[in-house]
Amino acid sequence: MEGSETSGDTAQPWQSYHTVYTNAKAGMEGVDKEKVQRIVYEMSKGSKYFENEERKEAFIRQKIENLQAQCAKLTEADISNYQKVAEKRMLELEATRDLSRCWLHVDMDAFYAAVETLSNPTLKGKPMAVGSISMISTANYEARKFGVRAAMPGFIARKLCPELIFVPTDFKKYTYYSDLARKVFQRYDPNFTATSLDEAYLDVTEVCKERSVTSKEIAKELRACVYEETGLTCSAGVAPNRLLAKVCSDINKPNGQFVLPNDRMAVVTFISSLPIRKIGGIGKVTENILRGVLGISTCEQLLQKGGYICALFSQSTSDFFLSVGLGIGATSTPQARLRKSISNERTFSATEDEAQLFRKLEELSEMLSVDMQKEGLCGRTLTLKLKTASFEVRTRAVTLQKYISSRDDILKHAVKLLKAELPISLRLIGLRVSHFSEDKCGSPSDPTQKPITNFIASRDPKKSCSLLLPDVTDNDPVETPVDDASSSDYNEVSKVLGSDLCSLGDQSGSSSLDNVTCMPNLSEDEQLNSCQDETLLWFNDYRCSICGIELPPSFVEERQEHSDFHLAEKLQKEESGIQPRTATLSQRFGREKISQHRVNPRNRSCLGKKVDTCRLIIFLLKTVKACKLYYIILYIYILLYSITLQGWIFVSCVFFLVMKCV
DNA sequence: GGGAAAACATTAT
DNA sequence: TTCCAATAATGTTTTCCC
Repeated sequence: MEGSETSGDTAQPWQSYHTVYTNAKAGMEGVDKEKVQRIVYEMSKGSKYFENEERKEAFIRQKIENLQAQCAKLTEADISNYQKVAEKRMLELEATRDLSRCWLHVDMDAFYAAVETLSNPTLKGKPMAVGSISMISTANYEARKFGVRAAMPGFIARKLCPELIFVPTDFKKYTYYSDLARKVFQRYDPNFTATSLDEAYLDVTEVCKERSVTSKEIAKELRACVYEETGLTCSAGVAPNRLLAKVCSDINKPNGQFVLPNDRMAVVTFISSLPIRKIGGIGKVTENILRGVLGISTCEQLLQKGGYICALFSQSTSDFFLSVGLGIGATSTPQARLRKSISNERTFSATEDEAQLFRKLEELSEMLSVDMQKEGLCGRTLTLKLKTASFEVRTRAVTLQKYISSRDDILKHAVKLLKAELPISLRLIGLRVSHFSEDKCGSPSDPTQKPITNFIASRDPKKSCSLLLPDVTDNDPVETPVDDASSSDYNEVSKVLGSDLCSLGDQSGSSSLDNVTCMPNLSEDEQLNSCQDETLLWFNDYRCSICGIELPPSFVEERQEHSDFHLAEKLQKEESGIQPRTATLSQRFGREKISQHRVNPRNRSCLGKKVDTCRLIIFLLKTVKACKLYYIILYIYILLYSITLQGWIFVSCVFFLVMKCV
């Protein structure tokens, strides 16, 4: 960022292009920043990523302008009033200052890179980065001299340093060395807090007292022990609170330490000239906003502009800014925090192929379910994260009445969320589950399930209606028990996913709609009632649950056609429905709350048309599959005639049904 | 109007 | 020639629903 804000010069456009990795990091002091910035700009310019970054920057500029306007509206009286509020708050915060503790923040130096060098000493002295051509996790100090650093895409790093060696990440290795280091930390503070594999906070107050040594000596000894046990170097910062200790550990990196005495004057002097960006929690955006709106770049200025800060920001935000200005931070050992969410996401080459997208979703559901079951977690909020081909990030969430953790439950709800966004071209899909149950739920069975629903949810293909039925096991007063549309949705997806999705419920290899010979405990009428308007089942292995037609299992092709016929019929009902898609969504999702992406009303009709077209294509494809070739020829013939009519879809569907009946 | 949920943004490693 | 991650937490704003 340094000095670059002053230039609006179009001859040097790279000066206004900032990323997290154009900011200086330890070991990058001698780097030709201008050259790095120019190369990063040249490599990025014109890309979709770049365009999205520009959009985001424009958004931040707008935010700054809005805050400036808000500032301009403040009267003298307002300002004086807010100044009083700020002063009062500063006094209150000052009263909470605690200089009795000694906190030590320890940070392993270029951790992943150092571990890799340890296991492969030939890398020593060579510029090396851990990560891939798409993203770098850590760069060693040799690479940093070229401007290469963490969070930088590998292809840009290679341009900056053509001889850069890439090493893939190996978390097993890092976890092993991290555990070794943590054993050392434990000797100094049994309740230390690890914030990542390579960082930890230790309260060394007691150990200093017990051994009558200074915190400086403790830090030195700890670093020596870590080196002895792991062969890796680390840096340490010692200060009266965690916020300051973190800042201090960065000062003499690598393999160094910095101690800030437990003295108010020392703290205030230290913090006053510190750039706000050095503070954990103040990133690129906050820095830009504070500088753009209030001209703040050092912590001292946070206090000087306290009145404006209280006027513009929420209480929690202004409290944070004021305590930073005072050098006040947390001094108590944080409670062991319980995990609040679990997620996974994958980036891939952008695609709008729905089958591919659903396959990705299926893989993610599987992975997430495995992770959740490993940790015995069940959650009731599922969030789908999408990154479009143009790098726009969207999230769509649903909160259920029932806690879920199984792959099928996750997939079922994720599919609904994704379907509402189609058609879409994506480069990333992610799934997150939150709102965990307080009870561990390792057992796959749900004690709240009623016997019948339990039976239906069973994965045994011999007993189960399985995946093709909507999950009535939600046992949910909010969700509608069984919803025709949702079942049809799920069938559509089953078709799209093909055998992958169906394999769990269908190990016989027969058609997806043909795999069910179930509900032995119910009478046929009961079965018919419960399955009316639902997915097709073959009762007693020969009778269709929807129309009652009898077809023995050996009539494989005929049964497939029959299944497709009902499916097409269902689709036709959907297609000829007069409600717009936005209205049908609430029906589809029962009474679950689904927040829709806010669509610009101007684009809504356009989107609707696209969706309609897409659905028409699906319908046609299914029709083609369901018909013999001679039907198709006749179908196209009639279609060409009927296309001139307004209701041609309807006419086509009627024709199709007539042909099937014939 | 207020609380809950959803959507979005920011930050850190 | 083209290429920009994964995971988790938290805060703010917007939307929904009673």
